[in-house]
Amino acid sequence: MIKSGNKSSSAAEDYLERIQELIEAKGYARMVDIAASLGISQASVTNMVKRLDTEGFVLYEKYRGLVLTPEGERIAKEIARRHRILTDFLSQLGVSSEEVERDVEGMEHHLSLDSLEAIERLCQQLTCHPDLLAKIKHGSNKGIL
Amino acid sequence: MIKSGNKSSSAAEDYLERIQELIEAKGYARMVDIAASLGISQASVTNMVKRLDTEGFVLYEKYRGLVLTPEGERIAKEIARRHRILTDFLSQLGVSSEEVERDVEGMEHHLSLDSLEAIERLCQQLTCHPDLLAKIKHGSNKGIL
DNA sequence: TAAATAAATTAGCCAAGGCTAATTTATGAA
DNA sequence: TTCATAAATTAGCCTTGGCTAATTTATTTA
Ligand SMILES: [Mn+2]
Ligand SMILES: [Mn+2]
Ligand SMILES: [Mn+2]
Ligand SMILES: [Mn+2]
Repeated sequence: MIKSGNKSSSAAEDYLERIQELIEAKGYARMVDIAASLGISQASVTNMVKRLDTEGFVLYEKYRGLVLTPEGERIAKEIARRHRILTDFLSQLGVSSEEVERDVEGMEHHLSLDSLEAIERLCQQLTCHPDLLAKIKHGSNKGIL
Repeated sequence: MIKSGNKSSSAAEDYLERIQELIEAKGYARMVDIAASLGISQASVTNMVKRLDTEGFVLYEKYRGLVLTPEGERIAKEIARRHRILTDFLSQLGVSSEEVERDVEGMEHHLSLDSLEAIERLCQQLTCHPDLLAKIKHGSNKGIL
């Protein structure tokens, strides 16, 4: 789903993003950690990691662990950026954090660079126009006084 | 992927949306039309239409055609609304219509009602603030004077 | 260091959603 | 009404991305 270089599916992008997060947080990403973090079985993780290896996104040795390749890291960082921008966007609009999380997790795989950066610039503008945001959020607060 | 009532996959939603469009445009939706419109094989359409029937979204009789059930129509209209709102949104931001089309086709299945309606209100506000839009679009026109 | 536990892998399964090729049914033209 | 063509269906295949259960390897603990 990402532009230049090799193509990666939504699922692959989620794996790469999460693997990168785990490595940043703890220095490594074990199968068991990836599985727990994504809420899927270890067996499924083993399968996908094998595929990510054959596709050149990770280096993987049986029972020995895995690391991201430069290409894998590039995609991980790109998808993390999409995640950040979209999270910021929907949060600014006043959507609850649970919904933001669900929506972003799906949407992040379906945006062109142009759309993403337009939304990024929009967020920037919205930041200096709290009046606009107030009006937008108002509609979601019908029942709250 | 849609809230109340029965759940439908992204693919099912795309089929229902397109079936509805064909019915509106021509009064009927044949397998061959659906296939051409979605760019997939007739065989795949037959399979999916069977599933949409067993799941209660269309009424289908072999060799005789199909119609949407009320539930199928509800989902078709809901996804069409998402399509409209997101198309309007990205278009306002100055994204090219080809990219808008691709992005929307993917994103429309991954938005909560809250997010959708927040974006709808945002579009409304942006309409009365062309100055903001100008600044946002500016970034995408770096090379154009 | 040997046994117990944790982590990882394998085998075999499933559903979704595509495809092509072959067949069947419907339909329009002669 | 018959035949040619168009539309639809069936059969059989594939990939993706899940799952569980069983097994194997690594690690920890006694
Ligand atoms: Mn995601
Ligand atoms: Mn994400
Ligand atoms: Mn779609
Ligand atoms: Mn659509």
